[in-house]
Parts: sequence; structure tokens; C-alpha cells
Amino acid sequence: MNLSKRSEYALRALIDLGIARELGRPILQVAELVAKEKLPVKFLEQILTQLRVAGYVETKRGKHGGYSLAKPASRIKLGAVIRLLDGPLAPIACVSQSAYERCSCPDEVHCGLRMLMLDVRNSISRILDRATLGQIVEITLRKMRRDKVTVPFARQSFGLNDLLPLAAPKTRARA
Amino acid sequence: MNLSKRSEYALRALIDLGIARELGRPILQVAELVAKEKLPVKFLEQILTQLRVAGYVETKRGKHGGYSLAKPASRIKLGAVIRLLDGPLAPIACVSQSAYERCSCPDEVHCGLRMLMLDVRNSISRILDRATLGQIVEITLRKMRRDKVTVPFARQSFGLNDLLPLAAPKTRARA
DNA sequence: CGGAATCTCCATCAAACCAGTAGACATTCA
DNA sequence: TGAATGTCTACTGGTTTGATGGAGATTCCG
Repeated sequence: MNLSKRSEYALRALIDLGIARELGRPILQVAELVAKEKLPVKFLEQILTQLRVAGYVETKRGKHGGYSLAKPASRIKLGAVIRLLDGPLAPIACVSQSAYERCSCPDEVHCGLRMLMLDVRNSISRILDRATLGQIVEITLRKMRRDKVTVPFARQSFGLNDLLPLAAPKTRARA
Repeated sequence: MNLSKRSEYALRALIDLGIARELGRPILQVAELVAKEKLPVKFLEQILTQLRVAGYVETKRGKHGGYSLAKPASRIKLGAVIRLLDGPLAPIACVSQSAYERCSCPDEVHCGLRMLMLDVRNSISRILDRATLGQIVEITLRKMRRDKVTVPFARQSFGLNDLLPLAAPKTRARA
């Protein structure tokens, strides 16, 4: 019942991209993602490339490049992301919608294990195939604000970002 | 989100033992389990030993030996079996009840991924920690009978079992 | 007792998978 | 041009998975 690190990192990155966009920072660099979530750089790059190929993120290359979401967060289904990286949600292949495969038991229709696992797969899918990145981002932000926590990726947070001419005025406005 | 073969085979075996007991055959041999479910003999033996150590099955050694359930099917929770063989049900460690471990994210309380996965883990647990072997056996048997399917492990089914002096008279009664 | 049928225990193994690393290369900006 | 960035391909070391093999212990039966 495990989520691979691959999927985990992918989801973390997507969530961060979603949050950042919401805060007016549509592009993030690998270095920023890595800093926030403490992830291995090269591994994350691999994953981001996979996400790009699948159409979830876009890249801007070269200096001041980085990654951004390729579509509205509300149209990114988390179940689909996990399927992309980890394969089917179903615990066993004979109850998978996306990758059904017959199993070794003599009679699938009367297989108790299958009935049970079908239940499990449906309830996983009910959550993950409905949840969108947009929802997660929204909930997270709301929670952080309610608890007065410092929100990450705010424009010009510190160091790295202070130099970026992205959408932020270089000098802090007095208002 | 995968169930290992190990757990799968374990559950199949337990279900078979439960069905067999219900039909008056409290003991089954590895050979019978293997025959019905098409499993690798030695691998299944390993698994059954694990189940024995954990108190789920009992063995009778020597000729006419075999495996039987060590407690009432209604007291065997399927979630516990899976935990024994596969580890925690939770997709990631930071939402596991049985094996919690802090994760790399800076702030667990405001981690969107965590909220999502907590949901998933709870709904998996809601199914697997409630379901008992007894329920599965009962449902399976009912379904098989309703559909007039030949029920396996009936007393003296064929070949192998014809010779067993288990609860069946050696010579077929005329009645 | 002797032997057949069974479970037990330990060692080993091949393949797949996972997580991560390395490094050469392409692109962009200043 | 050169510094900063993403791209691509390959590789690797470790772990897990799914098994296999074989010697040994136990039990039953004649």
C-alpha cells in the first residue's frame, strides 16, 4: 500500500508550484523546490522531466529558467499523477480499472479476496481521482493563513529570490 | 498501492482454510491449497510458517498433517494480516498509525500531501481493519451457493481426499 | 522398526525495482 | 562569451520480491 518516493516528490513539487503560482510566482527553480522540501536535486529533475512529458509542467530553460504548471491546478487530478509514476492504484491487478489483468484464482466472480480488494481500490480511487491539485493548494493555503504560519514562496522571500525580477518591484513598496 | 504476492497468497490460504473449516474439513495440506490457487509450493510454505508464528494457523506435522486456523475466523482481522506481511497500510510513513515516522517536509501540520494521504490511509484502514476472515468466508460461501457453483474442499471431493480418514467413512455409505 | 508423507528451517538466488548519482550537452540571459 | 539553468542518457548500489533447494524433524501406518 506504498506510495513511492517518486510519486511523493512529484506531488510535493506540484503542490509547491501550485502554491507559488497562487502567490504570484508562476515559475520555480529546482533549487527552490529542493530547498523547501529537502529533496535530492537530480532525482527531482528526473521526476519533473517525467511530469513535463506527461503535460503537467512546463519548463523555461536557460538562466532564470524553471518549472511552472502547464495547466490550471483545478484540472490536475492527483490520482492521474500517481498512476503515471507508480502505476495502477489497485492493490492487485484483477481489480484494476486502468490495467486489469486476470489473476491465478480459479473463479474471479466468487473470489473473496477480489471482492475485498475491489472495495479497497474503489475507496482509494474515490479520494485520489476526485482530488485536484487546486483543492489541495487551496486547503493548504487557507490552513496556513488561519494559523498565521509564514507562507513559502511569497514574492521575494529571501536570498535566492531577492534578485528575481519576476513580477515584484525590486524595492519594497511603502503601501 | 500494491499488495505483495506474499500477502495475497496468505489471504488466499486463510480464506481457503476458513471455507474448508466451514465445510467440515478443519485441516488442509499445502498440496491442496496449491492445487486450488495455483501457488508455488515452497513459497506458500514459507508464508504459512510466518502465519503460524504469528498465531493465525496451527500445524499438524507428519503424515496426514496440514494447516488449520488457530482461532475463529471471526477474530482474524484482515488488516492485521496484511500489516504482518507487508508492513503499514499507510501510503507514507508520516500518516501511519502503526509505524509513524516523521517525514522530510518542513511543517507536517500544514502539509497538503499529508492531509490527502491521511484520508487515503483512513479509508483503507476503515475497510481492512474492520473486515474479518469470517465475513469474507461467509460472503464467499453464500455467493457460491446462490450461483450453484461447486464449492471447493467439500468432504471427500476427489483423488487426494478420497483416502483421508478425516471425518468421512472409508467406504461410501449407501444412504 | 522402516518407510512414506508431511511440515520445518535455513540458505541461496535471479530479477525487478527504487532511489539516487554522474556527466556531457543544450538553451537562455546579460 | 560565460554563468546559470534545464535535458538527456546512462549507470549504480542496495533492497525487495518471489521464489527454489535440500537436509532434517515429525507423524502415521503397516
